[in-house]
Amino acid sequence: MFEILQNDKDSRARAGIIHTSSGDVETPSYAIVGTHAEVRSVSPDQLLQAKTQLIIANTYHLWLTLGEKLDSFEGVHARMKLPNTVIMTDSGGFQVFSLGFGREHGVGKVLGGEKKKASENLTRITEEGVFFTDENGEHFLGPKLSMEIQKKLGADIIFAFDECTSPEHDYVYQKEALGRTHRWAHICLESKSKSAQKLYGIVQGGIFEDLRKESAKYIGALPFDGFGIGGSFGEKKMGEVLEWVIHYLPEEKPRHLLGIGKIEDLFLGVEKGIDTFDCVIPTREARHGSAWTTQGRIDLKKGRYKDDAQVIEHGCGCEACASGIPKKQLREMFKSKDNEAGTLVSIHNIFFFNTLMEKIRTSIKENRFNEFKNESLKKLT
RNA sequence: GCGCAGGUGGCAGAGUGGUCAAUUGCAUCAGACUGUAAAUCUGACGCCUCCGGGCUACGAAGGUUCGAAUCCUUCCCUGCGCA
Repeated sequence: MFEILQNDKDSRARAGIIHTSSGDVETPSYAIVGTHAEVRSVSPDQLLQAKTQLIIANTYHLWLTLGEKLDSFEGVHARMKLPNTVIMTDSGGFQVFSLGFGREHGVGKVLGGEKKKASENLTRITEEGVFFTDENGEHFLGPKLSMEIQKKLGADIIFAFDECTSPEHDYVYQKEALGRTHRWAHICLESKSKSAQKLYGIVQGGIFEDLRKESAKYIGALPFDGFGIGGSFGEKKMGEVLEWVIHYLPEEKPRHLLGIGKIEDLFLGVEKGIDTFDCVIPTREARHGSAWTTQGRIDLKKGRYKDDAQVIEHGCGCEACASGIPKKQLREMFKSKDNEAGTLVSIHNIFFFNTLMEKIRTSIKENRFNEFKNESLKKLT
């Protein structure tokens, strides 16, 4: 399934290919998030034009949205009109956090930004799985059901159902949650049908070294097809966590860093031996008015772009930049709530991150990853 | 010229005797967003501040009142209608 083409001489970075029945993914690669089997405001053609090779959809949200229709669901590839693009589905484990303690603690999975107002925890976690509350009542999702749903969704790569914890959880809680995630890992392996779908196990453990190592050792020894590293991080702790963990995850299997990230995170991850990433940043932030460039993020809604006749990034080959749409026009569109702005900037951001990964791959193959990393990080403002 | 309606912070527009430095929206400024309940959310937005508060403000000038953006008088200006 996973073929390593080149190992970097100075780090654990590697360039490779993930082979699936839908096609290949060149790694390192960035999965674009399409939660409801749709990348918000971007069409299939636009995704492909923006060099997308990998997409991740969501089990929890699709399960609830499809309801009864799940049994006759045509599969994520047909639904997305992307028969030859590799698609993953997340298990719903992240929603245990995002709808649960993430809300209660008012935090995201990477501690460092501003805290939000605390709100109601919509989950109830038990040994068997998790009760989620929404406007229609309570829904129980556990490891076995997540596997069944993911089989029906038909992605190429699926994830074990885990408990993603909050960065504010203490050691005792993290340890307890880790136990559940490990027990659920077994259930996922047992429940998975014999199909071409590849199942990734997930390492948890928060920011605690012994828990992370214990988890990586434990999950890494199980017969998963690949591994995800999930859960919470401190913004400055991510490199350390990866360092603790990566050693225990078999070299010959692909490693995915769940829900990450930003430019710096990608270089850090690749350097530590990560093959694939996924993050909402390119698409969500695009809809919120932010475009990514080699220098970092710019907020197109700001007044300083009022008269800016330049494209987002000179030399960018994305649809928006290539057709010469200036920042001032995008700004106007955002100001007038024209949805097309979100589409154009989404395309730009997707293209940007996919291109960045492409350059990272090339640099590894040409044995100059470190050099490329340093020059890229230097450009960030 | 007469009649009517108005003049409120960058704009629009509430408020019509005290709890009003003044609701709200827009604009502006700053920030956030990391396995998407987010095309979203948060904060600032008269001036000064030792962050307790202080000062100047609702077209202008007077006046009534313990107290006025709010009431009265005059003036200036705007819109509509009639000449």
